[in-house]
Amino acid sequence: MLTTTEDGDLKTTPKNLIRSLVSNSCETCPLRKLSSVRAFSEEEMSFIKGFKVADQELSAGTTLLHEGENSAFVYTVRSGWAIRYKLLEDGRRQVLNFVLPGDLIGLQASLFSEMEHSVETLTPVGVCCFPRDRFLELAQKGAGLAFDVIWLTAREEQAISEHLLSVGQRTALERVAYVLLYLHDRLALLEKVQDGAFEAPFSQQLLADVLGLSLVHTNKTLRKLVDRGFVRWTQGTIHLVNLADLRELACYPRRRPQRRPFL
Amino acid sequence: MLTTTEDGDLKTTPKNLIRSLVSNSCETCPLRKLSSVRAFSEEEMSFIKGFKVADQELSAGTTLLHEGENSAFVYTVRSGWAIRYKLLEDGRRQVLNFVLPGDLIGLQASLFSEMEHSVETLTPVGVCCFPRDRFLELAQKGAGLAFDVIWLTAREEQAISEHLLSVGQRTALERVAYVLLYLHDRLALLEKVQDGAFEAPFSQQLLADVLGLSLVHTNKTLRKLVDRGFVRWTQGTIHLVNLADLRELACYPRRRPQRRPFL
DNA sequence: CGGGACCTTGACGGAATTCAAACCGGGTGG
DNA sequence: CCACCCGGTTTGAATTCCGTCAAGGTCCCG
Repeated sequence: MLTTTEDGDLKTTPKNLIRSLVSNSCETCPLRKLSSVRAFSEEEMSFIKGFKVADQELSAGTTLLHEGENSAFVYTVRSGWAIRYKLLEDGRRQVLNFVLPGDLIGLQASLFSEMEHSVETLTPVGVCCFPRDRFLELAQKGAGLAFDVIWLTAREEQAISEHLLSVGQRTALERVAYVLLYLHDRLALLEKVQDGAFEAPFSQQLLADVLGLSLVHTNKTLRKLVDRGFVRWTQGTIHLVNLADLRELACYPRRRPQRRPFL
Repeated sequence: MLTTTEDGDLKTTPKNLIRSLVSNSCETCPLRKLSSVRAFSEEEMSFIKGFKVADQELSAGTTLLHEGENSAFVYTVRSGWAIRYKLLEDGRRQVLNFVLPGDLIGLQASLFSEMEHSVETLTPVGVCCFPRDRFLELAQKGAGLAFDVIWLTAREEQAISEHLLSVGQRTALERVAYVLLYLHDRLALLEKVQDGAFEAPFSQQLLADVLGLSLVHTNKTLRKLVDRGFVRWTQGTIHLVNLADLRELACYPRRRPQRRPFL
């Protein structure tokens, strides 16, 4: 349930301060250093640099893409946190997934007539903007980049599938444990986990909308995990103390990290 | 909850009678006639025909792809019903989506090291088999086919997202109404709906695993819809009597049908 | 100092699961 | 042919889980 701050309709993107700058060069992109990201060929690199029309820095709380609307751009996330979510007419909200650096967003608007979900930033977010009408060229420019898109989309589908399993079948306790582990594993690939601890720039209300639980019950369930000594959560930082037992509890075994296998 | 008929582990594909025949020519594929399927160029058609290594007819109840295992093939469904599902260790099962003619399955095994979900047939199913190790060529052979894969994957992600919204936020009554409408709309694109009625070759237990509800509660909720005169369900046929009110009830407005927009 | 956003806890009621039993066809084998 | 079983459906009753309501607490910011 989304607590609508203002009466009635949700805020329609007040176009928070958006600075456009086409400065950041792709070669020095910090994402390229990660072992979970494949290397580009020179040809691909130059294509991407020509394809990109802008870098943007979005402030926290910006609705970047809006359900039901279209978008002239496809975005790639450089830094920061966001969520993808869907709403029911009466305001009930389901968060589909967290958006983190390396993710591709807005593809739906390019493929279909409109977005079927919204994207909102949780922190300041840096994105790279690519014009949707030139998106076609990407596939013509070589199989590698087209496969990157297929790969990213398939991986996203996989993540959402696991969430669906979670919301549909896991108990509240399992669900909370699962989502913390999920974040842990994703952030670990981005090298943002230190000793089981990572930043968590979101409220329990948001977590409740991820889990399909009420805020109150999310809080109480979280408390159980804290009391049992599995988790510490203080000032925006989550610390998973006992990963192995937590995985056991969540029925969520360690996945092998997924890297682009070919090309 | 999956009622395991035999003790312990799930049946490991007893390789039900599988007849291989590379006879069916793609030009006469009944799917090509549908307005929701885009036309192939001659070049694409000949590539696909060379790419396909076999047609198979699977009997009902066959586990085509198994979670955790790999697959040498990517499949395209010509006819019949199947489901994609995930299991928790203790047997709880979440059905992710129905698989219907025109769907692509097994992509995950091609992109990642193994499948993250299983696929099981509900009826006899006809599939076309494509070798995964030649899958790369598809993208090199032109942007059109690569985009078809991206498109199919994105559409699947979208469907699962809507299910996640449903399981996470909708009440039991809304959920049942939603899934019936979802099937109705998908089957309508395949021209398999007549006057609000369509074949439904699955049990209520399976429906429960789709909805994330128990069998008992699924039954009782379904009964409410029947009693209210929205739905009739007899001998494997579902009849939606009052689509408009049902959509209202489910918070599930009519979506515009999604066809490949370009190429 | 007051307001607001977020977290926390208790009490209560309602929704969904579980347990249990009965029913209904279809198939099988005596 | 009938008895039996089996998978699926239906219904009732008891229990548990989770949501809602309500109130108090903390922290930060104006």
